[in-house]
Amino acid sequence: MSIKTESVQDIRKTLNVAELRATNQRELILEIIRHGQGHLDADEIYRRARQKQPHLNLSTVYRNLQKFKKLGLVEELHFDESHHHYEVRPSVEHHHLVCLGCGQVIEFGFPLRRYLKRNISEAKDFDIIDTEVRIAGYCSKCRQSRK
Amino acid sequence: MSIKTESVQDIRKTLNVAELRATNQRELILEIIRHGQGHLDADEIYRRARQKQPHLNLSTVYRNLQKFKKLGLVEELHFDESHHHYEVRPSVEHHHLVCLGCGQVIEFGFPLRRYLKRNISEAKDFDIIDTEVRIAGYCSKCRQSRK
DNA sequence: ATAATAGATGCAAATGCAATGCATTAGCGA
DNA sequence: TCGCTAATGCATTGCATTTGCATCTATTAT
Repeated sequence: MSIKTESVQDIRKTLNVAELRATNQRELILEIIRHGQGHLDADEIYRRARQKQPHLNLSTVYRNLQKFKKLGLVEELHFDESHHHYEVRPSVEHHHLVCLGCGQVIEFGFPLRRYLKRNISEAKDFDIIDTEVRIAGYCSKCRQSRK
Repeated sequence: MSIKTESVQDIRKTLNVAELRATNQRELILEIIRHGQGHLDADEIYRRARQKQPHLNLSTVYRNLQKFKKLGLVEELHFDESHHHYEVRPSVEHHHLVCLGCGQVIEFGFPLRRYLKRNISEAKDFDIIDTEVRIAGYCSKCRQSRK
């Protein structure tokens, strides 16, 4: 059994559990996000998907991203841009540094959620569903070339 | 000297320091943000401003928000919505809990910046310019009414 | 005070991202 | 295989924001 086949099975399984019909488009989109090394935006997913399914439509991408998000299969990231990025729901909490110079994204582990739930959540009697840290700045390379 | 006059002087001063021309529109917009108790969006600022200057244009609001943001006079907040909110640059760092039920925004103090600068910034050799924590969930009222 | 000029504004049109209505297609359970 | 309903493709729309351009105005130099 090839890795590829295995991966398709995984995807089907995920969709079944989520009670989503396993359409070709949906499978492809989820696969692209899973194998895409994180941080893809809708248009990039669309472009990659069309290489395999030229007829796939952008609105199908958007509709599925919304579904995946609601079901917790993927997470929506908000960098300093007017559009969103997506990644598979990570098992270990991490956040992102976004370089304002080159756009590069650096990940770092940081258990903010736990801290917030323990402190803020209680103090404010607030039930935290989702947290995200947005950090913008300059990586070492861009910092040097600006001098 | 009335409070109002004082406030106008303050605003003029701020604009001078920022090397921005003190136009009526610009003064009004900044005043609205300063006295607006935080979290206004572009359209709300626009609506309030037109009560005093009916001819003021929405693009003027947007252009000035961008200027103020770049100069650090105001901060752009990203809640779980497709548009942004603005508040005067706060002296003490705080972040926002946004209730997914009623939309209410609760502020809480939290020195994330300091922590990140000390830890992440060094480890990743990254110069942090801006940080923001986005937290969504349900306030006590909305939590109860969902049960 | 006046003129020159660079920046700011109003208006209309354009853009970018995302969502939607509707006719058609295709999973999936019976 | 049939029938139901979700999902898709396509075109269009919606919303927030941006931009080009002519006009106006706050500021600087005279």
